[in-house]
Amino acid sequence: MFEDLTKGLNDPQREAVLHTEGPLMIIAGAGSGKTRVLTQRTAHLIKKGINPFSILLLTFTNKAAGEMRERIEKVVGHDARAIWMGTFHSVFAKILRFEAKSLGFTSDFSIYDTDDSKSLLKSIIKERGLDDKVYKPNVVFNRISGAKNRLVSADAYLADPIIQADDAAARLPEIGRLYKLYVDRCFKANAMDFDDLLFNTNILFRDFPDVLNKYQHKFKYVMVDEFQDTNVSQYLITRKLAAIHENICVVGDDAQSIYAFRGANIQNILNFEKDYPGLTTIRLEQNYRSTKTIVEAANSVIARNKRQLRKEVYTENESGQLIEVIKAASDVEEGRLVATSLFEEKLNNGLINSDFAVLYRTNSQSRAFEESLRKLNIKYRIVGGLSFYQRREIKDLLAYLRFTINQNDEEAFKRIINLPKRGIGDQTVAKIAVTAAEQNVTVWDVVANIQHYNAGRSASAIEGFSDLIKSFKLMIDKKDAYEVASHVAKASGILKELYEDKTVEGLSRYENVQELLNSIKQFVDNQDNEDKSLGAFLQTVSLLTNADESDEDGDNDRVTLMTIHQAKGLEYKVVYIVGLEEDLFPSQMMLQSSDDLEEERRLFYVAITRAEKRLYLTYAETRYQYGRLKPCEPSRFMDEIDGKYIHLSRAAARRMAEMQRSTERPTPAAFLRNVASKAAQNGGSQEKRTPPTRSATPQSTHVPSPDFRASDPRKLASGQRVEHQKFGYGTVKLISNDQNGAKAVIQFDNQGEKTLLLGFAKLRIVE
DNA sequence: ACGAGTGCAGTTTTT
DNA sequence: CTGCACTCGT
Repeated sequence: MFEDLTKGLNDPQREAVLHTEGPLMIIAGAGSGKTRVLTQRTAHLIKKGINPFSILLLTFTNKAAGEMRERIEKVVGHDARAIWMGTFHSVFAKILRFEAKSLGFTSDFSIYDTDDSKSLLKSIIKERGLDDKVYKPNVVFNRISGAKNRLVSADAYLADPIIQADDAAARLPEIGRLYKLYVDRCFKANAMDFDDLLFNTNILFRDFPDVLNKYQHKFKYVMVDEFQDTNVSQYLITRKLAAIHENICVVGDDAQSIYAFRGANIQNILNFEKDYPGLTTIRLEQNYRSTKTIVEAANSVIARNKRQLRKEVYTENESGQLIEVIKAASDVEEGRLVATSLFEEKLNNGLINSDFAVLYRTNSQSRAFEESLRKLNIKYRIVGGLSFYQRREIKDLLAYLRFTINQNDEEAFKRIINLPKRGIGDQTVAKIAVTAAEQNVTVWDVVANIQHYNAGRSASAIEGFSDLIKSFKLMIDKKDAYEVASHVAKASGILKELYEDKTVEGLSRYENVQELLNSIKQFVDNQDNEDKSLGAFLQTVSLLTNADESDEDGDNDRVTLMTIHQAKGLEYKVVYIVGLEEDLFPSQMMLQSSDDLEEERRLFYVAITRAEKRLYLTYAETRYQYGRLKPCEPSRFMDEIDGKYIHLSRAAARRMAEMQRSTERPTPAAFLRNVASKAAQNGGSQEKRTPPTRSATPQSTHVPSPDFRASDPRKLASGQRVEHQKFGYGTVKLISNDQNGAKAVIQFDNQGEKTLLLGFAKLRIVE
């Protein structure tokens, strides 16, 4: 009967599809056909006669949900639309809208993004008279977020002696108080942040058993994709929901857990067996995606991790080619070598742009690749970076819309009260806030009734603003989201201001706003959306992610540039993992803050297993950081990967050979370090010659740092001599000071021409 | 109230 | 190099 659904599946895959009753854990190795199993399993449930309304499928991105829905729809047709599907955040935001009243929110509550949260925290920190350089909003936010993800409330936070001792030791004893104030302010603003969506769902289910009961009966089948990346808060929600039927199916791979930094708990997957004694565990260990070389190389990397479930990923695919290592002199050269290699791959193997991905650890690494790809006329797209919805002009318009819906939204208010400039300055805003606090009313109450207060010069401007918002409010029940939004864009003056800005930037801002309006139009025209109100649009828009952004229509044949985190779940024929340098990947931050090399290694594992046919690993010997060139060492990951799967690219091998021919010659990195230490000595002696003006403060004692940035030639004594040194494949010259500072020239043997900036100095690469 | 000019700190990954 | 916060003059 279900043969059509399980055709072509291997045994464990078939078992996973057909096992529908009772708790099930699917440990799915990379490339083991996990998504296929999940879609077939869901289709199977529906074909069995299960009401799609009673199936809940939680995915990692909304895009993944959309794609999965499409695939299910192909099997079961229209029924697929009724499945509850989406990210934890979007699904439970929806439920919280329904149940908002129970928690004292209204269904119009705003969702604060990370910027809103940090900005609110900053206000609170300042209001309390604390120094925001000590209480950095970033740090405070992370502490609060971490607590929420562990379901520690503000009161529990303050009452916990261990946490308090921690904060005291970090000399940040006020964090608990700030947490409490922050929660209060969010509540007053009728707003929830990302973590609240999960935290409050837990509260809702804890304090309102009848509500919980309703959803427990509704969702007879619960599935969680990417289970290894759920946090405690998310896990508890699913466990509660599945408590009656216990038809809970989680799919994950502990080796691919890469979101510990945001509270994901690998322990969830390890504890699942304890929580469900009757658990069936199915392992999908056959990889269908990658060549044997790639699978085994990935295994050799992950094998170094101690904390992991036993699992053996194998493949019956062919061995394929060895992994190539490309070594570049600088990040710019890295970009060029990757682009060239990509070009050759295309040519030799008949591949198209969309077969390729360039994966990096940090978003800022994308630039070199953009430039080099552009030079070779290879189309690319960048995933992430500054997301569309994070752009200033977009956030501005959205703030107007948010405030129109929810006048308690303090962060939206701060954004728009004087935008465009209407003569309401900081002083006035502060006065309004104080008045509101004194009268124990909201800011909007003051603004809307400004005639009753003594507002001085700004009175008419404030009244103008309040009339504007009032006129918007009148529209929201009568008009659809698009009509309201386009009216707001015009009447607020946002569109006009951008239109009058004739700079390139202003033009693109104007286009972005138009694009936002277009997307609202699409939302309204979409037959699937029953509720076409502005409020309905806002709730979907706040939870969109980078990965959800619509692929630009038209030319989809593009090379993909993205961080490894965003590559999760994707696959490409050819993958370049770039920037494999110590402190960059593995990230210095990660190792300092949590000492978690294992998570970085899992990240490397994820990156490797994205590749189907061919994998390149690249690193540079020097790299720009804060506009300065700094020497880099190859990453420890280069040593950790089993050497028998690797060989050097021809270009790299040639260069290595040249370098060996001149063994005494240092690498460019070593030379720059040498220059650095000399400069540091110079700077140091100069520092000492300067007579201490006041007293010998500790700051004035310059400690020469081995770091290259110490070689800032503005600190060099004038008359610095020209130095040059031969290295493997070129010459570096450091030329004496002129008015512009020192100049370094690297002359490569036998290559083209480029100019680099060495922070203080021009580093001219003559190729 | 607001623009221009200066100085300083910061950069991991994301729902 | 960038973004921001702060100062100063209008």
